Amino acid sequence: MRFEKGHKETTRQRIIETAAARFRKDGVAATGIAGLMADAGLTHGGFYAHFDSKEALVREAMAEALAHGKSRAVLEKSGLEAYVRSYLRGGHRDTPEHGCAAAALAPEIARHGVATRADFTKGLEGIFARIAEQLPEDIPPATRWEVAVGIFGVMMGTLQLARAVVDETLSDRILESGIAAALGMAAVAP
Amino acid sequence: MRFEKGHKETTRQRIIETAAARFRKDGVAATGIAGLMADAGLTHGGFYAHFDSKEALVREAMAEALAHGKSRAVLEKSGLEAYVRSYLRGGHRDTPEHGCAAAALAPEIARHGVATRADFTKGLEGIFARIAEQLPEDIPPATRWEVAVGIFGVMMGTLQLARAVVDETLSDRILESGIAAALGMAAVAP
DNA sequence: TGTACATCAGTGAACGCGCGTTCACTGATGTAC
DNA sequence: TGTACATCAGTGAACGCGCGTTCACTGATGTAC
Repeated sequence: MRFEKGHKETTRQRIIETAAARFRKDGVAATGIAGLMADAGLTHGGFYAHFDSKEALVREAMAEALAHGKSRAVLEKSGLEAYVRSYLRGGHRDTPEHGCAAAALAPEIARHGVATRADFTKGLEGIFARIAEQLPEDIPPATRWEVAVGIFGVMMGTLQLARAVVDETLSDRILESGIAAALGMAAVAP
Repeated sequence: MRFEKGHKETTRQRIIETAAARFRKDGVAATGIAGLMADAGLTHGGFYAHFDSKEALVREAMAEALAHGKSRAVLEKSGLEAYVRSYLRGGHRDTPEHGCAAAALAPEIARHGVATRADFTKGLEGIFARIAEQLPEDIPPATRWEVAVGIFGVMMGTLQLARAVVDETLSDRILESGIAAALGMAAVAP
């Protein structure tokens, strides 16, 4: 064969990673196959040897981004507070292409078909479970999941607001508000 | 003249309202001028007699949707708890075209130019201020803005998550979690 | 009162362009003899 | 060892289509004489 064993799989993975970055940076609808493939160092014609459709790639790229983000490692290694502070940093706000896929794409995903949304749901449930696991022990089991959802909701929401706003000082204050809110929710309710 | 006085202004307003709905439902990038104008009962050629560009319409439609939403009336007339519960209803989740523009479009707006984002920023600041105003009196002035941002962040974030997810039971639980989180933040911190 | 003309909101063909997708082809390598 | 052939990841032209935008035109009305 022309290429060494595993070459195609390597290329496929490269396309997925390139797509995961482009989708988060520019949005799914605004990202074309041709530009995407050029980013990966290929021409557009080869795309369909790897994926059935653009939508199939969307699913793979999203699942990849949700499951193996940097955030996950921080949460599992350094705990909830470090996770919240790392997520709501200016660095994360300013580099959506390497950041949280949910924050970058949630409303757009909501407009896609069930298959794509099912993959997204799976990724989200993983995130909720991991946050719930890292909650302080004195939060009762019955409310841990609910608290985890609230924490992720406020993190994602405030990150998006911080990204959309024009004034940097305002943006920083939004991030601070998000941190305070998320950490406040992690503390035991009065 | 061919049309009665004020006719053009009426048409312009109709285009803005149609656009505000379509953008929230399908996203800005996925909405074309021709389809939009057809929705408003017109042909696409007339569009540029009303607006300089698609982007100009985006700004107007967004400002309109942010400033005059139903949510605002609920907040000002019925208070914060009613606002939170009304925002995180299944009805709002299922009809983005008539709902919160921030929840439907925040990540996409973040990718637009400064002019569009400046208009969005103005709308957001209004929302933050109105929430801060409705907070319980025992929340100290120094933290009211911060709490308001956190509340709106968790509302917007959980609404988006509830929309993206496939399982309706899960979606309902996310909404409930958002309500609990938002109301918890409105209570005085321990 | 009747006619000619100016107005201008809206029409629809056309522009160049990029989209997602298809497909006949290329050409470097591994394998068969 | 040398030659002929099969493999197949990647190429690039082409498909129909919709995009944002432009522009010469239409035609119902108000105004001027």
